Amino acid sequence: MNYTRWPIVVRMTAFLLAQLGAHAADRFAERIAPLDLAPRHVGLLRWIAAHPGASQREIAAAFGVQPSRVVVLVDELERRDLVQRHQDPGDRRSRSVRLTERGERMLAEVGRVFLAHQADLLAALTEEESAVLGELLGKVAAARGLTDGVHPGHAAADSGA
Amino acid sequence: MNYTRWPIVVRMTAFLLAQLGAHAADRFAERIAPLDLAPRHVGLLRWIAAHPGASQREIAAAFGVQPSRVVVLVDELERRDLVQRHQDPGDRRSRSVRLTERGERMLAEVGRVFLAHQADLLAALTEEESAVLGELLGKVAAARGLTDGVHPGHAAADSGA
DNA sequence: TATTGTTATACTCTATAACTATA
DNA sequence: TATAGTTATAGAGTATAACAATA
Repeated sequence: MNYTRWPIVVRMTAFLLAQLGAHAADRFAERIAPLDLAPRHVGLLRWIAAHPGASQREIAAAFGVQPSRVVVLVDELERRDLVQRHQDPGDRRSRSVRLTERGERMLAEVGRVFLAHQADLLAALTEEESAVLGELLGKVAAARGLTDGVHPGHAAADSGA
Repeated sequence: MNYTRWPIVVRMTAFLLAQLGAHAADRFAERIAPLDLAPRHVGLLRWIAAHPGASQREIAAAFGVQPSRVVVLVDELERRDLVQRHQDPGDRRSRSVRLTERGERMLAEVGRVFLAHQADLLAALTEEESAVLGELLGKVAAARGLTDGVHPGHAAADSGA
């Protein structure tokens, strides 16, 4: 079952990581799909909750994406009444974004879903092993500059505040 | 730097996993891009090497994708002269696929690139920590049915042989 | 003239359906 | 008629470029 012809002498940890990461992301996506959300929405929702009233430009900068991408994402969240755009009285070009009541409740619900997801995902590990795994992953992530951010592809690292 | 309002009391290991997995996949993709390959090609190349002469139908079944998808992927590899299609004399509808000389050499090169990639990725860990990480990930992957396979999205698990 | 947000357009990857040739 | 492979078509997601309103 182990199709070789590959330096499989060493453990293919980097591959396992990519494989399991994709698996985790897929399973999480399945769990939030009934909430009418995709993973990319969760990252944005979390960030907006932590930076209430940020402008779309600021969001784009924080996530390292084009402003036009933010328009689409905020559109999707606003259509679901999870965030709301407000005119900035100081600069009428700018639109500040913040969570609605419904957005707050949704974020809480997503948090519960995430915990269930994580419990399932790591069910094979003991409490202690889970802690060790978390620590090792945290170490690697920090060394690679992925501190508190969001997925590459979906976003970039937290740029402060 | 840790934007909360989330049950961050527990470590978000599942998130770290998805984040790091995407990061690992992206970095690997960058490394093989100069070889004119994408990650999806590597999984296929490896599988074909381990199952020489398999038909496209068998490939599709092993990877859990539509036959039309296999056509495209094998086209891409054949255009690079890494694999070759052959008429099955027994059933002239069927096309058996196998690596070319060039494909063999490419696979070896990809293996070297992978090892360099992995070394970089896990540079923050000691030898022993790397081993522990590999073991824990292997445990989780096995429990989740991701034995020796390839990425979800790109493919499915090895179906034997 | 520069900047914020928006809209329009195109490109990549993938999935589905229709088609050809064998069996 | 069923099956292996192929081609055609359409969809999701993202990136780039052109644009309108405001500064």
